[in-house]
Amino acid sequence: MFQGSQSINMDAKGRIAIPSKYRDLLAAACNGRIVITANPYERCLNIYPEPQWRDVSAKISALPNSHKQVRTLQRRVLGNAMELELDANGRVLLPATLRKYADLDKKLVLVGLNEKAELWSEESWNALLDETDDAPLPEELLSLSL
Amino acid sequence: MFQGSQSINMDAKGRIAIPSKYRDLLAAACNGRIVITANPYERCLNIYPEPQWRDVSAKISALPNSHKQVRTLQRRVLGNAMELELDANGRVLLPATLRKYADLDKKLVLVGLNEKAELWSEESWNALLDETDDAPLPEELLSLSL
DNA sequence: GGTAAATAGTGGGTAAAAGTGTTTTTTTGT
DNA sequence: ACAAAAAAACACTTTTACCCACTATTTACC
Repeated sequence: MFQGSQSINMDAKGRIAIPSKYRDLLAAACNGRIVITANPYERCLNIYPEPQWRDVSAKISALPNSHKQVRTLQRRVLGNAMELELDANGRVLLPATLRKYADLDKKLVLVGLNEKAELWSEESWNALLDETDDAPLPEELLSLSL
Repeated sequence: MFQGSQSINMDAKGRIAIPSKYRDLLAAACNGRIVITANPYERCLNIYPEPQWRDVSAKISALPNSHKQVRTLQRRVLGNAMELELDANGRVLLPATLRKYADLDKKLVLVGLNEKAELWSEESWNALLDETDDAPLPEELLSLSL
């Protein structure tokens, strides 16, 4: 579904234009109805087509919430989820609370990860790409060959 | 599949001509559909014929993403992957985000590594060739004989 | 080795699409 | 009912994809 990264601009009203290559796909998959919410691990936003969101949402709701960490995850993800619809020009208005959560200003990067997309501030995204992690690699990565 | 290195030029619009010796191979292997993405370890790009990419993609998607390092790898590799098709003149347009990631300007080097190819800026590639590394060799290299 | 022909590589131009900003209308709250 | 804010509609600007034409390089043949 989503693939590749591309930079996009947010206008003064907090709107972003969804890249045209996704518009047809989204129209087919969910009538242009997407759900956007906080990514609980990093300060970015997750974007799902409405049907995918229902699966994710159900999975998270089903977690046993006696653990504090589970409750926190539920609050961040479910509590920030907003359903949005593309306007006639293929734009969506990002809610102010989410803009603040992910620290978004004018320059953003939309990152496609198959079933979902992530929305980052350009600054944070570049920081991620620059990051060099000296921690030992987990077993799974050591044996990986690309 | 890919072998040997050769220098190629990027034009003002960010297009590169795929060397003719690969065109027939690519047409046969994947109808000219290739996937290009970030190399997560060095600042260069990886180029795969579409079928090979599917294997790599599946491997990376399957990694447990509770590790931060895995998420970062997934974002860099999957999040930057773009499927491209050769145009009528055997060229592809490199997406702006990838050009920036690998710091590409006019002069590039395409390096064939069998199942994939790497694309470097000429400058970075030459720096790599000049590099001398005094670190101890890993086990796999100690037992190697060329 | 030289010449000609074919193939590879390069550089724009243009029409269509995508993106962006502004105006107008509608809604909501006081 | 009026003012403010939000949403929708509209109009303009920029970018991109596709096409065509030219130049350079390689290959083949004499």
